Amino acid sequence: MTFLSDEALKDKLNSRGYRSTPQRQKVLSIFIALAQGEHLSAEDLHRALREDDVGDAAPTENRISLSTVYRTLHLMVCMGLLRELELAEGHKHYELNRPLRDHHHIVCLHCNQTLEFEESSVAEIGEKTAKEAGYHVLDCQLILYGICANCTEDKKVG
Amino acid sequence: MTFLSDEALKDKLNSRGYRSTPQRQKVLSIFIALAQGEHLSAEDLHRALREDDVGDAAPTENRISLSTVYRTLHLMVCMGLLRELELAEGHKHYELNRPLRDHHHIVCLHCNQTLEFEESSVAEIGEKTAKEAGYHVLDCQLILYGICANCTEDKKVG
DNA sequence: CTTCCTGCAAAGAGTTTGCATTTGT
DNA sequence: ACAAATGCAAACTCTTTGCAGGAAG
Repeated sequence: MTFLSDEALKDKLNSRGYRSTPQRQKVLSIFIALAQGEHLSAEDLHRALREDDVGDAAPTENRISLSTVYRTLHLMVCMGLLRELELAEGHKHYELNRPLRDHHHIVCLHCNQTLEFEESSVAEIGEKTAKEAGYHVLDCQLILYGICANCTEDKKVG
Repeated sequence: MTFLSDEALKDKLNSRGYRSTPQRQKVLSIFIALAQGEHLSAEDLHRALREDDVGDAAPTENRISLSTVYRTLHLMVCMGLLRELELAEGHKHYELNRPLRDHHHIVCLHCNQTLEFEESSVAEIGEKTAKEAGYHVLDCQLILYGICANCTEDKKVG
């Protein structure tokens, strides 16, 4: 748990008038346990929370409703803890908003395949611009849309 | 109509086995008439099509259903004619995909205010990466999420 | 004259909201 | 105690889809 402890989360929440709850801790811990590059939809997260629950001591406790999942995701995006990704599957995905925002996405408009890549100079350029405009930057996303090599053979696209 | 004539659209469609229809021409013409930087949701476009219709000679003709609007938008994104923007309002926006993809967005996560900025080096970096991965790039979007100057005063965010 | 496109209406997915209850501070 | 968060269920918005009639190549 190198990213944010329960106490640090609590402080961050309390300083804004929000409260620390087991649900919020659980949600964050799921994201922290995720491999770099993985991202979850609201449904994915909901499922992960239930599965995580099975092995625990208190099985029927700590159940989180889908509403709370959505509310928590929104809160954590606004606090800068998570980043919201709109790729191509018709619903949003979320992942930890790691300090260095240098990982971006390429999406195939035809088969929805997603590729990640690292690129730090983009974030620098973007943040500079945003700060000049008076924004406090929480996330910086470069998304490329195109047709992947496999799909390029299909003449109807591109 | 400096961007794409009806004939050019027809060729582009036919070469892929699609057909040129009055609806598709109309949709594209709406986007061409749009000021640089403006973007429309599916509903916006549907409304614009109806309003545009009022002044015309054949009022009851050329009505386009919302289904067709959605189908046309999707088609034109996949063909690289339009770009799909996912900003913050909970629904997608569309604009002409102009040859130089050097205009990007900053969104306030609190009030949804959107700011545009020009930046060409980002597109260069991104396209280089994508091409190396074998992608045929159709769009390149840099989106920054943050809290705008006005909202920063609200202690609950940021 | 065949294939593709459209409009309609209905369905679908993902997300949000109101309200009573529970919980953190 | 008081305000904030949760769970449930219902509502809501945006978007997609099946099908019959109509239009383009």
